[in-house]
Amino acid sequence: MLLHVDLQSETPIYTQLAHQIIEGIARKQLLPGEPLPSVRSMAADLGINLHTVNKAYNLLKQNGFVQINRKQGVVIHLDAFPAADEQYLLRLQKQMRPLIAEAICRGLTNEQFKKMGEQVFAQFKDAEADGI
Amino acid sequence: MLLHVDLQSETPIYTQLAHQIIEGIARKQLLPGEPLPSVRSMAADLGINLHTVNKAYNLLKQNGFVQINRKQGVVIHLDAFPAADEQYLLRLQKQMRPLIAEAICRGLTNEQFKKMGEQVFAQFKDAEADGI
Amino acid sequence: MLLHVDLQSETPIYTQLAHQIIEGIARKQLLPGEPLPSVRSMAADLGINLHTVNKAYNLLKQNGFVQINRKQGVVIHLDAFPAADEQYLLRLQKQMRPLIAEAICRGLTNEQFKKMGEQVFAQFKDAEADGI
Amino acid sequence: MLLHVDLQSETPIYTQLAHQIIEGIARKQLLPGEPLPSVRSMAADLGINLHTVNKAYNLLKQNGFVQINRKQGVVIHLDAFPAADEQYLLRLQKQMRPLIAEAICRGLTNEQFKKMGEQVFAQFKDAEADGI
DNA sequence: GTGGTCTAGACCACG
DNA sequence: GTGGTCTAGACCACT
Repeated sequence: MLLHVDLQSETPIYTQLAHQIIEGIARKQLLPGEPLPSVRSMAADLGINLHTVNKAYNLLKQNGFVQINRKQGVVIHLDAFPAADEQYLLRLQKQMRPLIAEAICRGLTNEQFKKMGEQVFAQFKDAEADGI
Repeated sequence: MLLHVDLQSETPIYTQLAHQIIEGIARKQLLPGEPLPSVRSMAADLGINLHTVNKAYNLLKQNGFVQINRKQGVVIHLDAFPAADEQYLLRLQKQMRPLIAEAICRGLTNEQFKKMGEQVFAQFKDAEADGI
Repeated sequence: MLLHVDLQSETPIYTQLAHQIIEGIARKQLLPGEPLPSVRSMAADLGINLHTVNKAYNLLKQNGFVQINRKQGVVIHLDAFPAADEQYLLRLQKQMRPLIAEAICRGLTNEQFKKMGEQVFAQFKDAEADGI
Repeated sequence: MLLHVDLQSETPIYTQLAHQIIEGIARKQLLPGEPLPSVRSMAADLGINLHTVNKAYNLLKQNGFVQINRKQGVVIHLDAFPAADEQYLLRLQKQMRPLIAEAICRGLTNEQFKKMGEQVFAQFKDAEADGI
């Protein structure tokens, strides 16, 4: 799986990395147990700082997406990913509110918004089906 | 309209303010032409610095949600809000991707996600209907 | 001659007024000796403050475009307008520099820029010919 | 490249800075990818506050002249500068109108005005050729 | 070390 | 009284 970073972006690089790895998991490009590149090699590949990669990995570990083994290094979490518990749903709702508020201001209907969501969903499912 | 800020939050205060004002517009609590409190009074009300409020107002001005008049202060934009153009839709899609990726990882289905979106949408529409 | 003010504009209202009056002179809509509306009536017409109109008139007087008589009120200057002396040319050059710098950055050629200037010039001359 | 600020000028310091940097780009003293001094060092050099420099940089970023990287600091925009689109040409025309109006009032002909523009253009091109 | 954010306090232009 | 500008000084996130 290829990762890329946008140095101009406002989102911190380590967040970008974490996002992309989560996306990789979502589209089943990264399967449970699969190892991620070492901090060192990924940092070299992307031309970024070791600490940055490390921070991304720790963030993913904290959120239960990866496990960090002494031997194997970082691997995608083997057991179930964190469930969609109440706390998560609340957080998700909180994250969606500003997006939806702006969408409403710009005249988007609920239908249009749902369709947009479906498109994004489809992007992940398509990739999964294709086994890319 | 009551605003509140979470000083502990990771999202900058000025972003929180901008979000809440956009939400107020979305739920029609803030109508076109309606004046917003002066930077000083809002800063005093919220116990924050006037520059922080100023930054939020300028952000909203930049994005076309408010107008800043020479003497009248800041008012909700009179003309149409920025349209849902191609550029915006792309941005929205980009913003939704990490949310949806995580949702998929946590086992949420498209249906569940759509329902969540509908709920948030309903929150705005309800408020609008109630005229709160 | 109809004046209008843009309250949203960054340029102060009094500057907008002065500019429009100078433009009126340039396109010969306002002829030497012609009286301008009283401060009071113009302020009422435009829905702005007396002081603002006053400031615009004083600015014009300072720059030699109008005369302020006790009896007649404000009239377009009877004698020759201020000449294009060295000082003015230097100021003009200073004002043009940032405009031209940005134009160059955006890829405009000297020819395109000159053409743009000619167009604006023509706007004034056309109006003059039409005697609008 | 040497910058200087006129603390007495009516134009805000941050605008002066932005103008000078755009001029530097126009005369090819500042090339794409070239880094600008950090806000702190430039502020120290000019004897002004770092926030003022920051504002200038952000203004330039907004207008697409520079990019702000996470660690690298501020650099001249790598890709093409903003194009001379319709919107820009309208703005330019608006900016030129008061200048030309006054020029006409002062008796400048179209030819003289064009010549003035050419001189300013030449200043930039000369510098470019000299590689100053 | 970089820019981003926030605070505090000041003066000014505008209306 | 409004926002705009500038200063000064602080802490923080990111790299």
